[in-house]
Amino acid sequence: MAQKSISHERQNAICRMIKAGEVFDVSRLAKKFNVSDMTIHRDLNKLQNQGHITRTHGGVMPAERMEFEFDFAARRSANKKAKNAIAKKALEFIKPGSKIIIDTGTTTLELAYLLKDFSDLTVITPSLAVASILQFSAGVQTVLLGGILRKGSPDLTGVVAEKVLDMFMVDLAFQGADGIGLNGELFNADMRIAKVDQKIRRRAQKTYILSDSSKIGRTDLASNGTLSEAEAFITDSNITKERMAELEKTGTKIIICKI
Amino acid sequence: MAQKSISHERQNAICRMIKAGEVFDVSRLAKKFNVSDMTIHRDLNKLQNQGHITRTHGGVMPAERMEFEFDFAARRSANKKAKNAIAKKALEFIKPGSKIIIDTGTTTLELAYLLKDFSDLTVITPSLAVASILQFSAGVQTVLLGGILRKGSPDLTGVVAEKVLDMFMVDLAFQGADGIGLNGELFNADMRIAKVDQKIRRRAQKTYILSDSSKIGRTDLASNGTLSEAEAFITDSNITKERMAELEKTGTKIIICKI
DNA sequence: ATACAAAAATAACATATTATAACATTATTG
DNA sequence: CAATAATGTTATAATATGTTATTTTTGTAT
Repeated sequence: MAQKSISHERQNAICRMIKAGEVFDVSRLAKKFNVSDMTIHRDLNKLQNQGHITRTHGGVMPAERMEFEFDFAARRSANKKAKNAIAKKALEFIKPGSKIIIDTGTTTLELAYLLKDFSDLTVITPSLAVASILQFSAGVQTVLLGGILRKGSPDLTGVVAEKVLDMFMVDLAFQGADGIGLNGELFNADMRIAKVDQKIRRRAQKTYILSDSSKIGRTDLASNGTLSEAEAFITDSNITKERMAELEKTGTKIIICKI
Repeated sequence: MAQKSISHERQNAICRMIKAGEVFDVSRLAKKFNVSDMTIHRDLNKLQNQGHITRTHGGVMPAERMEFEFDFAARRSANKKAKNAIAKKALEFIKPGSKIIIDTGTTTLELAYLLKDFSDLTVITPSLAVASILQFSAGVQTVLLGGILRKGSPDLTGVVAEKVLDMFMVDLAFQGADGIGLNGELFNADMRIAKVDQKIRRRAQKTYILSDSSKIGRTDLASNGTLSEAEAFITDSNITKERMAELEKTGTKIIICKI
């Protein structure tokens, strides 16, 4: 076998140069090393086969680290401040050792960010967004519900998700809502999510509904139940007194947090 | 804007510029990169297909989306060419309308890339990597198994994953192996994956084992069964005649693809 | 609304560029 | 000096780009 042959040296050099971020085309490299284009092609193919670089028609790039992106249509996340305050309040109810469900939604996503540094926690979630936030948290074990991955949506739904929920019983669940009627009715923009939301409440000892006050008095496509099924409703201090009174008629405990 | 750029570089640059909020029309971009309008149209269509931008008549906008990254320790994958050839061979067995399972592994990941443009297909997978590749494919419905998300690993395993598998019965399954003994024994580097692999074979009418020839004659931590349980074993032409003869003694159909 | 003109996007084809395959040639090694 | 690997040469294939004609969208005036 050839020992440190010239070709091997050249390939290493090419590899280093490319990884250093320099942009080359084949003929430039050929001139630089004083060999034919074909030789460079062969070098690049070898390096690619070894997984060091990625070739494109007319170019070379360093092989990207394997990372997988899930892109999702971003719902305009308004009221960030309120959502963050609500999440902070919700955090108070979580004790070390808890098993919890974090549902889909932007408010619950805020809660996930706060859980990153938590220790000794098991989180079950239908949201890939939540899972991606918690994937590296040393103290948090994440269980992803299975299910159908809808295009442009970061949530797992369907029969599978519901069946998987049946396998668990948790201490606490945190869920949002796209709308909350003045009679306490909870709404989702998506029917499939509504079904999962219902199920989640049945698999948790206590459910907290997290929603900023702007959602109150709004309805949406799918009703999934009422506030009275929940342990409490956490919202921000922009809620009007009238609406608060209305909602309290339903017997729901309402927790207000200042923003 | 002086010289011509490599297509891939140009597309990346365009994508970055648009995401940076700069608004461009096609002819401006064409001038900037010194290419024809048509080329820019093609670039933009490609970027739109990948879900990075949104085109409007006469303009371009950044796609409003959240990106969630799942980062995993990047095993750099060797023998890319062999893996790709094997995946292409496997593709021949998939018919429109099929329901299939794509297991974890780098060879099966190659197969996932080839399935992107397939129409009318249902893919069930325990691999977030596979799911991320197929998330935008119009013709492919993706079902993610649930389960525990291990840190630094893109695969869902555990009781949940196994239970979810029980909910399905598919036409075909494609799985890799970290090692294949000369007696046909199949090995995984991870015990949890081994269990899921076993289960997968039971939920598919036919299972194809995909593995480049370098894995033959190697063992690893966990045995998960034997080749004889599979419909066929697809590998590359670098397999030696002796080893092929050995493996054929097990009664396994071996499909060789040239690289 | 309807018709029309202007702008933009697409389709179809032609051209140019880049990559691969097959074979010939040259080094290199044991 | 044979055997093997590396390189070069040429022909062919694949891909990207450019050009032009046609269709779609958009805006405007009727």
